[in-house]
Amino acid sequence: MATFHARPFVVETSHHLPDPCGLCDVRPFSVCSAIEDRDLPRLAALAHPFTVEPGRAFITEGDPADNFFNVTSGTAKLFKMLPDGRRQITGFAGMGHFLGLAVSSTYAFGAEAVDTMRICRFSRPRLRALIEDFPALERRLLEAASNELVVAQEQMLLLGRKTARERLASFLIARADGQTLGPSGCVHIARSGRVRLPMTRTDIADYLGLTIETVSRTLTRLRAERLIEIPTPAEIVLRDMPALESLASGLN
Amino acid sequence: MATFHARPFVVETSHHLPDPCGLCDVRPFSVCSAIEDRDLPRLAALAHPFTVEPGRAFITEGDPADNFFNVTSGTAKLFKMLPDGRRQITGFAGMGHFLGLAVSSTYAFGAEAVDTMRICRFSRPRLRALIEDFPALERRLLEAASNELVVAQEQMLLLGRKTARERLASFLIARADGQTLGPSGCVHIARSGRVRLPMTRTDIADYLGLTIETVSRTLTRLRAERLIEIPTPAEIVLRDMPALESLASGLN
DNA sequence: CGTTGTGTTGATATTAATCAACAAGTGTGG
DNA sequence: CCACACTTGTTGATTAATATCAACACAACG
Repeated sequence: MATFHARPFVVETSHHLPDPCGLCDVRPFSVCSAIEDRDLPRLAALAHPFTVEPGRAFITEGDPADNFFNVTSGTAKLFKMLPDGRRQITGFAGMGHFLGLAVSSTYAFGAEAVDTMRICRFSRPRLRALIEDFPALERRLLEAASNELVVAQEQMLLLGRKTARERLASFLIARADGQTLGPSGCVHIARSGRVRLPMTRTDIADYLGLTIETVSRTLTRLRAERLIEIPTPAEIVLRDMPALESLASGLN
Repeated sequence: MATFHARPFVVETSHHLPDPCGLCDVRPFSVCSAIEDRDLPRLAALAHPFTVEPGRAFITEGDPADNFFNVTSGTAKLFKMLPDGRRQITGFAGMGHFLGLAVSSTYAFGAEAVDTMRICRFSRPRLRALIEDFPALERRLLEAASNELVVAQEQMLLLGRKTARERLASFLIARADGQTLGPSGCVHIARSGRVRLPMTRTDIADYLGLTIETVSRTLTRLRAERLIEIPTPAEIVLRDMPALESLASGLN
């Protein structure tokens, strides 16, 4: 069971905390208990929450990077494009995820909602002042960025060295682990044998560096071998977790 | 000319500053002018500088992550392995690069010196205190991590979607730009037409997700097409930069 | 002067991409 | 309610890119 955090912790949500924004479904920042409840209204005043419908883009690669974002619900796909249309999805950003941190005048990637999302927007120029005001934030951001880096390196291993079967197995297990790039510090949500896939086959292919045909065929083959079941295209049951894990880690 | 930083800046070295450690060749931290010169001795006391010979590993994937590191000279390769020996080099770390930041009990990658290196080692348990003492450090680390993330995403695009030719062209241009993962905040070193390759073909292959044979053949072909010259295996001259750039960006 | 490590080149195999057809589901309008 | 288009996913046949297997060239080194 892969776990890459020393001290797993859970991001607090409005499920058990008062909504600080009054507009936003969850805390605008996933800072664990680093920010005191009494500070939340002040923070919330700086957050500009908004909704994004499925399929709608909210960050365009190459546009001026004026804002940074915190996902409060739903899932986004992050991607980079080549001029001829080839696309690489670099990750899926879920609740608690930060976007647009890099010191750069333009966004290095695009972002599009997979399902309905709630997002808090913050002014990049004011980010510095925001951090001065909430020192705990900087620590949180550093942790998030460091952990994302680990995930990115794992994905490089997948893209550079794993076979199609291994990629799909890795993908399914990561989804089962809730490691979909949810709150970056938040890992080890109980593993489930049932994986929901809100994204299309095209998205999965662009994430794994494959074609949709190869994704489809590989899933079919994994089903034939009784490693998974596919009740609906958007839902997959992991039947033989040990086999999938050894596949994902490059054995066999 | 690709540049992804809003405000390029240069890491200061002992070339024009006194050696703070007395042991270490350059400032133990690449913090620009964030840390005052008078604070350097205090910082240097916490740095444990050491030398690593070429080919020697100084971080082992999976080992307890007790230290974090700052490269002061030389180049390291960072990599992840699969049990059967497949290897993915996730990056090359040069002067100013930070290693081992992620909140995790074990290192998620291995690191090995490409050429002779000088490295400062810092105790991870004391990192928190160190940051309290040098608040500028946290900002610097966040910037470095954010920018590395951008580089990592670019590499995912390369590994997932580019052809062998495009990968080599991207690699050569990045090296020419000095974007080899030197000081993460430090980009835009003057581009040279002459690229030094301190690493072996095996390293290049493992970095680009190819085999050594494909790397060799592709370089030979680029030479036949007059895009590059190969005076020695470790040195490549970029003859047709526009063509290489359009190749690297996925045109043609 | 052989040995070893590194890089190149050639012949062949294999994986995944491409091209193509079809099936299933969804929504629309008649 | 049912044609109809349209989207998404699956499956089959073939191709193309890269990996694999193998031989050889060359330099560094003992």
